[in-house]
Amino acid sequence: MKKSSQSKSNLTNPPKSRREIKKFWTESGELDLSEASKKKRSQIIEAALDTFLELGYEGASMNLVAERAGVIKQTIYSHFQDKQSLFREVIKTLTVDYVQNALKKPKMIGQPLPAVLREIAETILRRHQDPQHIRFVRTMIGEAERFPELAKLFTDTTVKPVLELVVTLITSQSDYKFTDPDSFARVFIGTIVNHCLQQHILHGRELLPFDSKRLVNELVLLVDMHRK
Amino acid sequence: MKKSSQSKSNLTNPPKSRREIKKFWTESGELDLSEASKKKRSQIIEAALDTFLELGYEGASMNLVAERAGVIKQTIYSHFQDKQSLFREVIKTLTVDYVQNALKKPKMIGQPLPAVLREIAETILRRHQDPQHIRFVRTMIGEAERFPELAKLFTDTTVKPVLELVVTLITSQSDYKFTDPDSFARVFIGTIVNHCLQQHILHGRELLPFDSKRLVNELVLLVDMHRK
DNA sequence: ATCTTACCATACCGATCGGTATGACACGAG
DNA sequence: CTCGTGTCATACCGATCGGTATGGTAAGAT
Repeated sequence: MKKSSQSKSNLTNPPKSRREIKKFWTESGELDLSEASKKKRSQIIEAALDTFLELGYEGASMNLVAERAGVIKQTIYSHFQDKQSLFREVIKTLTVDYVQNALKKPKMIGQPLPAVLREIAETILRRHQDPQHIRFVRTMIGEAERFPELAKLFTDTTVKPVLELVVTLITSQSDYKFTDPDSFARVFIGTIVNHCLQQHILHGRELLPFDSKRLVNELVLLVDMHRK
Repeated sequence: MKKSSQSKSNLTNPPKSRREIKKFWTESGELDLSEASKKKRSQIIEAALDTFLELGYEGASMNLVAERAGVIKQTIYSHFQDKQSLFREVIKTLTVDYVQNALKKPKMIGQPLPAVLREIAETILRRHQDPQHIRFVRTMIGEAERFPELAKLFTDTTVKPVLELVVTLITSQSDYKFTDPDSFARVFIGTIVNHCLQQHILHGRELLPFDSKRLVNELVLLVDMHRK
């Protein structure tokens, strides 16, 4: 539902006409397309996103993407080299976008450790309420063999920073003592992530439901056992 | 690699010839096919397994399955109704087989808790050394939207018994006290499973490697903090 | 006024898909 | 010997796939 590449819509002044710039080389060496063209492009990306996340790489067809984007197939192929390129770009964009919106919030370093860890856990849990994010995780795992670079990008931009954040938090508080902070961070995040995976992606919620609050309480309790 | 439907091979006396039974109604009302036919069937199942796990449901083609099984396409369709039925049966069989071979070992109830939990963790870790099992988990997650019954079967036959086993273990030892055993079991298993997912399926091993022994040690340490 | 650009519609390409039809052959049961 | 059965080989079906070709249109740039 959310737009994914609308970030620079007003780079130039109000879009007075269809092609006031046409083509010129920006300082970064990239080719800048017209406003209308950029809009088509974002329509394609959005439709491709929905389609790929719904049906998977093999299950999604370029015909359906074109139809959903309200665009002709040729237009897609004028923006992207082929199906693989489109998939890669779309998933890449979503991966980077997600982590941008995620790691802004927790700037409360001064707070007590249980509170801030609880906040992180609930942020992850909240994210998995969004059906689109569930499809994203499922697709990332499902296509990890066909597109290993995307899985690595995910690891690099999402998994790693989150783990590092938790390690920083639990080591910066002088009244707690963890023998192996890296391991504990993995216990903490792993528990939450696995809970989301099991409950929402593997439909465990319908067969073996478990209240996430209980899990977070248990984790916080484990944290507090490390108070000096 | 393993055969999956050879269970009743010697129900009648030594297989003297190709079709000594032909067709009759067993006590369960099922149709018993000839030995040769059952062999073809298991060839198909094995080839379908490899192909589906390698390429996913959409990516695998019936032509390729037939070719790998050394069988003609018609033969597949004489054993299975359509592609979906074949996929369901194959994954179902594998899911059930896995849990059979898995939950036999840990019959050492009398052992000290850290040792037995360590053994369970290492069993899960060992299983994820098998590339076929990694593909299995990836496929189960990747196709969980298209085939939710399979995900539920997995939850029912694998996730649930393992969690129950851990709960039984940590509550049966009188010198340990857990305030919420169900939650702690989920912390324990979730940490291990997420580690496998991250390291092996999402290729984290190549980008953000982490020694599983450290993780197991941390978990055992957390367990021991609950000693009375 | 002309040229360029991005898009449109439509139609097409060869390949492959899931699934079926036909007809032959091997073989065990009666 | 004859008949039923399971598999064989081959060919076919309509549909759809990823991707391309052709030709036209609207509009900004020159």
